[in-house]
Amino acid sequence: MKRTRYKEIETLLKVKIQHGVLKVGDYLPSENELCTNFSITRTTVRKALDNLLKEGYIEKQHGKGSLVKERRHSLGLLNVKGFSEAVGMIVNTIFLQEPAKREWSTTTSFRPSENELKANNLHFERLRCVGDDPVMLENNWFADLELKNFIGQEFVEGSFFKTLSQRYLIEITGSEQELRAEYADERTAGYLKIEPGAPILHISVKFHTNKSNLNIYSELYCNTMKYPIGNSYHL
Amino acid sequence: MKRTRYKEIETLLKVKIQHGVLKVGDYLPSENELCTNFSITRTTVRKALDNLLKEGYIEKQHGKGSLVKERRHSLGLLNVKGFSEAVGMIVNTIFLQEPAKREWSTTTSFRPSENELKANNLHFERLRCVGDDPVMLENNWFADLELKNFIGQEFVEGSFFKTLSQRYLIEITGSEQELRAEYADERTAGYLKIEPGAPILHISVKFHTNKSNLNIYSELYCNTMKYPIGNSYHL
DNA sequence: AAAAATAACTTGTACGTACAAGTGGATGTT
DNA sequence: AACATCCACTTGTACGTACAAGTTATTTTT
Repeated sequence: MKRTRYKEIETLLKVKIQHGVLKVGDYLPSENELCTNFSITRTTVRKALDNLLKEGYIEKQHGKGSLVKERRHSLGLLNVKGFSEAVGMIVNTIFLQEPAKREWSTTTSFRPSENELKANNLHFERLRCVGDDPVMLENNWFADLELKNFIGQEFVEGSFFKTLSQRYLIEITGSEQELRAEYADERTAGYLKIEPGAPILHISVKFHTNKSNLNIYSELYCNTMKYPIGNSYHL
Repeated sequence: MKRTRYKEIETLLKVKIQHGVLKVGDYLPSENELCTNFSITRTTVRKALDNLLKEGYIEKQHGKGSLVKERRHSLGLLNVKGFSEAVGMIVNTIFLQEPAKREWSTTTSFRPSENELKANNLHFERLRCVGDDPVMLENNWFADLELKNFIGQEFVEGSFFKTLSQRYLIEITGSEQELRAEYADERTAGYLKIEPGAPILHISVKFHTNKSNLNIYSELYCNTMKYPIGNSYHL
């Protein structure tokens, strides 16, 4: 991934927030202070802050400053971030199917392109739990393009997206989603420990990446009884 | 609402896209062309394009240009925009309860602040249909602060948010959402024309506005069988 | 004919400047 | 004591410039 000045400051501040150096309610240094501290211009500082705003880390107040925001504790609706970043609780992950070459699923909401269908396909399935409670059944498909040694390797910090970013320089640039409330089928209900026929939230996602050939297709089945899916948006 | 140069161009381009003057796949004029056409700097043009990108109207290609994007036809998940803007189909709206002063609901996921609870509360309930199909039952609550003559007036173009913007200069600045799959209760099922107990998507939203006292609390119940809820996100 | 360099476009990053506008405390006036 | 003004801070908008970097067609070289 290309390194830029604004990304540097963005991640630097993000890490400080994540590690509690900057606590909820704290004001960040003013834009001018950040300018002098890091020897950059306000344009660049503001670009970094804009991104933090977009991701819900901070809140801006005209005339006052930028302060660290409370991020919601419910499972964040995965706009770009992965599951593990979005949750403020201990997440356990169980692989039901390890990454391997498999056929493209015929049941995804978003249809892969011709090129993707021609290529080999990688797939894996995981069960995500909060503590001991299974809350989400996750299936991922994507075309096998230049991802050397993907199969068999451990994920970086257990995160698929961190693995893509750090090992293959692949970044998520956007997503499309479709949400449905459905009856749980038997298999899904079994893994999520609910009765078959109970309502579950079905999320279909197509993630776009900086490699224009590569998209990631995810089908998520969530038990929202205990842990509703949440997200937030800021101008 | 304060008028700014970038907002001018943003809405101008948005209208052209919405009215089909700029079609899906068309390239917008280059940033430099927009600069000269509207006598503004590239900084301002880029700010406008950034907003269009964020709202999913366009897609940017480094070295090539910005082109109009296909917006998904499913009901857009209302991040900031209202229902009627987000749907590419004919939407009919039936008021089940006209706007009036009513008690705060006790069942909202997001709890109003003390100040809001002390104030009078306005409420209305609508049934949103695509053609003849009812797809969403919508309840809205908000504190009655300085909203003169809200009751009894027609909405601007049938849109609650447009009414807030144009008549009261109130703009949505962000939102928090919680999503749940639930069993439909009898009343909801009746209006949505589904069997009681069928799975429905329950969306709780707290909209933030530029008036710090004013938030809008919405509870949406969606029949996602025919029309899944969709949204998209772009970096 | 194929490959490499070039030129002319595009968007992306970053610099610097100026003033508008919101906030809150200090200061002065009534 | 209450109110108005001012000042020093903050973020918001908009100007202008420069160069990096991706894309594409043309030209030159091999």
